[in-house]
Amino acid sequence: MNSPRWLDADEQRAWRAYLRMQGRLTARLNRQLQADSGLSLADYEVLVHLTDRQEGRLRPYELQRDLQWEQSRLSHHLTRMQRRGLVRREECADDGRGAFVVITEEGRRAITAAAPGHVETVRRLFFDGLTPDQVAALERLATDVLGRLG
Amino acid sequence: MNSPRWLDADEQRAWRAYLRMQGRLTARLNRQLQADSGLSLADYEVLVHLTDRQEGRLRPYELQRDLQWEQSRLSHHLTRMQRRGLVRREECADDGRGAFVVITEEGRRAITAAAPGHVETVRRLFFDGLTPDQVAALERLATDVLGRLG
DNA sequence: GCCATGTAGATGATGCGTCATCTACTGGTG
DNA sequence: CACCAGTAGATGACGCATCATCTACATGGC
Repeated sequence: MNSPRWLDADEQRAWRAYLRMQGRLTARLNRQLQADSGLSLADYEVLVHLTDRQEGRLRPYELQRDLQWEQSRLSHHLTRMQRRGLVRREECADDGRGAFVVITEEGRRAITAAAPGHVETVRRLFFDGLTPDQVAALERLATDVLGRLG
Repeated sequence: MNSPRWLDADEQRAWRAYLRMQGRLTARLNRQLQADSGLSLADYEVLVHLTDRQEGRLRPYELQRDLQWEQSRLSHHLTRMQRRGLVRREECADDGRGAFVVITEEGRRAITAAAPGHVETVRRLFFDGLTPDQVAALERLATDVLGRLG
């Protein structure tokens, strides 16, 4: 690890600003969601993906692929959500190893109640005040970086 | 919370891409740092701020202000870092309530060893492949959003 | 000097994230 | 059919983040 290429002044500033924004924004979104609906950002993501399929059910490995979560994180998270009654597990007939995660009525109620406030908060804290160009540039940047993350 | 203003298609895509990049990038950086040096991103930030002052010591409230962390998070984190020998607490003569956090020799050694690999990883995963314009746009965007976060 | 209010910091409980590891089933090759 | 590599998923241990709460000292008004 000899002679690392340090960040130049512009990069340094951009990186610090990004880290700071990221941390504060995530914290704010999490707090709003938690306070107003009792859901975490993670719960929200899971429920969104479940409601995206009309069946309201998915195999855990599909959820994992879509969310890009660690497998054990997902498993633990589903256990906690199951304990709170937001989802339920079902056996999978086709594959004896597998399972289904199914959103419950309570889960549907929770996300339906949470969504408007959450979207409003994302808009207010993030998108309001950004120009369409900035939004496009962000998508581009995020996509570029994602590409390099493999 | 009636008639929320939903995100349009562009915003939706940008938001999803941002969330995804954010999650994956953080995970990768954390894993590299953890694997190569036994430090977490959080440890790293704390040590950077301590080494920024030539004394290597700060009042916890200063650290809190700089890092924008919850007070109790900082306190717990310092306790863990102290247990691992990276920092040490000292009493503050001027203010009987207060304390100092001081980086130890071991803390200095840890961050000195960790920094090159971490910077290299940030560069490789994030900055390589971004144009100077993109870097400038990111800083601008992050600063704008931070402004609105209050 | 005494009290009220504010500030610095620590702590316990609880949910989250990661790593290492385990079980159980599948599917292909001999 | 027997075997074995691979895949689906769960679990225990442990460090991290947040909330509520607590102690102790500081400071300004009376």
